Amino acid sequence: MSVSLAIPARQASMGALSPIPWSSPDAPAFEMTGTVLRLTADRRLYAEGDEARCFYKVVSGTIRTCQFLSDGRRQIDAFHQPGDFFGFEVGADHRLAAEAVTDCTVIAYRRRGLETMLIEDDRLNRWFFSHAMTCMARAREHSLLLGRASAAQKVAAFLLEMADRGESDTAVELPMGRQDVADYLGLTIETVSRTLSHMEKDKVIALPSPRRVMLKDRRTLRELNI
Amino acid sequence: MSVSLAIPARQASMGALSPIPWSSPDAPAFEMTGTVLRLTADRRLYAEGDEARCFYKVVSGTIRTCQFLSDGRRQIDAFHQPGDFFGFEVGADHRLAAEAVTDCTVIAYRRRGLETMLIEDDRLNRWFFSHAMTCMARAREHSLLLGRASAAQKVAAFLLEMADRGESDTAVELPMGRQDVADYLGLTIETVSRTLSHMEKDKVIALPSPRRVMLKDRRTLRELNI
DNA sequence: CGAATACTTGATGAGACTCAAGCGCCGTGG
DNA sequence: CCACGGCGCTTGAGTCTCATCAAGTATTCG
Repeated sequence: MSVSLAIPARQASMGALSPIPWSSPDAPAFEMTGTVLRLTADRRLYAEGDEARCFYKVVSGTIRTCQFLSDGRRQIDAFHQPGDFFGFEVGADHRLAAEAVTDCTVIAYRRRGLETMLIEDDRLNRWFFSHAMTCMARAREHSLLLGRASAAQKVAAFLLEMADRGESDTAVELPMGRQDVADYLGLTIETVSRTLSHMEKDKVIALPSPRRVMLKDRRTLRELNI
Repeated sequence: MSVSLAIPARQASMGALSPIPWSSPDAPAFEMTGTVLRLTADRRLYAEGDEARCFYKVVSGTIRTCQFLSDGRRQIDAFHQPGDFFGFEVGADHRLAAEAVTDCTVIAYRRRGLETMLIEDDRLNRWFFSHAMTCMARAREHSLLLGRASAAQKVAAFLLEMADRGESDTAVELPMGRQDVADYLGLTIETVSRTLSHMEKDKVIALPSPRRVMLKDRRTLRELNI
């Protein structure tokens, strides 16, 4: 199977611009300096097995974390959007690669710095702990989707997830192409395309353009849920 | 689809025997009193949605944590064996049900107690944090298996996992029946059975009895890896 | 011995993958 | 302005894997 995206092997440009404070609506308010990075679409931020010196927060754009299977297929674990954290590890190394889906801005935080802060700041500690547990719950959801859902269920769940995260309830702007969707859902690009076409024929969605999906019948989409 | 195991709806008998200290090879040495519970096979310890007042450690036997899908199927998230912790949640409720696969002894620890201890004991805190992250990594592995592996790959991975956890490298004693294996791997009972039979014909394994698997050719099993 | 349970085996079919074209959009260059 | 590719996406035909339905065997237990 082919992965359609040509990904340069070299590192993304690590242009250090300015340290900025870290804040998030649900994260405890505290100060930690990070480095702003800009990535062009399809740039790799780090690979599987790279030393996990930093973790990251998305400022703009979409990042995918993924792993490559021995047979050449690719599994996308998650799409990270503005405000999301990713790349935090227990072990020394990154278990997943991270790549830019679109042009992105991310902030890199030193992991060492965090670890000392966790000891000092109890609320921060709790927040990270609960963040880890939430990630785990999401991983379980995803595993259920991957393992047990039909193609239609997968695509429906994906659309609803993207709609939840987007601005509008009915108009979903997909930042990623069909191959990324397929690799996220454990399907082929053809099956994703066919399923979307089928949904459009059934007037469950409309597809004014490939990347633009209008949810016409949320109810039916939700009923497809596992 | 049917779930073959008849599970009584009522709670397992919560016979409080004696508070015992909690220790684990990799867990930091500290004292926390728990309550010993004995469960007979197929007893439910808690259901999805039950308030998560306790978390647990397996002393003997095997516990499965699982969730039930709207169409009646069941997804087993994990099998927990002696020494394993399970049932720890961020939110108020258990997201998965826990049931005894075999007759079991488990220790129940109050969650409240833990939370105060986490604040006081830094090492304990770290241990739990890393435990959560490890669980997440495992959830990802499992999701890869469920989503991308063939039936043969799933069964091979399962056998190797069970062998790793058991005493012997070559003789695996399965505590669970075929339906549990199927629900863990996202397969049907027939496919599991057929795959095992096929592996036996190929002399990759031997099946002196349904629950006893001899790994004859680990290499081939490992090559089936995703 | 009979019945229930657990497991195995066989036949068939549905759903998703593979391979192969075909379409449509966009940027480039004549 | 239009021809030409390239790329992303769609569509079609054939194949394969695994689920489903349906028996059949083995083991245990009353």
